[in-house]
Amino acid sequence: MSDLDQTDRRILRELDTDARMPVAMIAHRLGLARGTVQARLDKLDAAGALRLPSTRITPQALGRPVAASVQVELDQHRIAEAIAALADIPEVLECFAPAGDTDLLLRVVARNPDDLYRVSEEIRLCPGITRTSTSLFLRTVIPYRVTGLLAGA
Amino acid sequence: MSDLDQTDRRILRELDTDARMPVAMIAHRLGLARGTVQARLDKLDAAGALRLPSTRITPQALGRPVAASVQVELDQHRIAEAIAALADIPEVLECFAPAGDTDLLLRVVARNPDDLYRVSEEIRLCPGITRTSTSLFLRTVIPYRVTGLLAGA
DNA sequence: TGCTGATTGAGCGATATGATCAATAGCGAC
DNA sequence: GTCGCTATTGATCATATCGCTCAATCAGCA
Repeated sequence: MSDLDQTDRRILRELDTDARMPVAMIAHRLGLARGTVQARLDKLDAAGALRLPSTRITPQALGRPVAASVQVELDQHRIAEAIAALADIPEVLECFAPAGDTDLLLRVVARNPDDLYRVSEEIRLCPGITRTSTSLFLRTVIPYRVTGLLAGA
Repeated sequence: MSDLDQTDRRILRELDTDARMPVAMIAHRLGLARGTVQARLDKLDAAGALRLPSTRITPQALGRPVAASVQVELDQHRIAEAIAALADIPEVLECFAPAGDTDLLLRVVARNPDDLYRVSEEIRLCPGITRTSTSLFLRTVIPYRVTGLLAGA
């Protein structure tokens, strides 16, 4: 997956203007040939530069307005087991392995605070997980965005 | 933004199969009328249930393979100022206000470890920010997904 | 029962798509 | 400078898709 060049970025910026903008319209607005835009877009998802369409759906729309992060400590001998169990929990939207004391850092969502408690219990009970610490997000200060990177170099 | 019902979810699941699947094809596969699917999709982005198309672009594709989280402590009198400054940093992909000692939790990306240092410096120098703690993500264990929520209730 | 809103199935014209083609431009290798 | 490779251009084509309309049906609810 090589980096997107300026042309790719300009195309994608146009699509941010209107997700359903026709290829011919994009081409016209950017002063490119239609075929070029078409080829670029084909390459983009062939290259795996794009996540699944469903990643555009906000958790709110799926009835999960409550967000939190969960720090997890693992039994180091059962890491794979733990990860597999976490992957089976729908509310776990993503999971990273940070440097430092925490073994895993999860992003989770829930229907409400009570539901968040249920989810965090489910996480705590995963095999190989020795300790968790949940931190409720009171507010989303900056919603997920890539526009800044798309605009710059 | 009311919750998506089962029909909406089934439509979106089909789109995960193939992002460019025509509306008529979705309708046929789900046993729905074309107009219904079209109306549902129209409602979806009218309701703001979908983020910008650019959110599908992986930071990797934008040349930012390095990810990290940054915990931020603020001068409580200059919160708005700090947030505005953070919003101006393209590498800050999102920002939450968690309950607890940390005032803000940022998701950032960078070109490489060196670049991450630059970004974290930029954050540290934002007005109103008194302290930061950056934690490098060694690995993405579960990439961002909503499929689980989409499949369930 | 009667109302309201969503869904259906069908049809319509306008538009977009995917594919092709020859010609050209850009770029690195030699 | 020249060769060869690749991307781009501008054009054309047939086909598929879109957005819209309509009357009829259906589901939920007062």
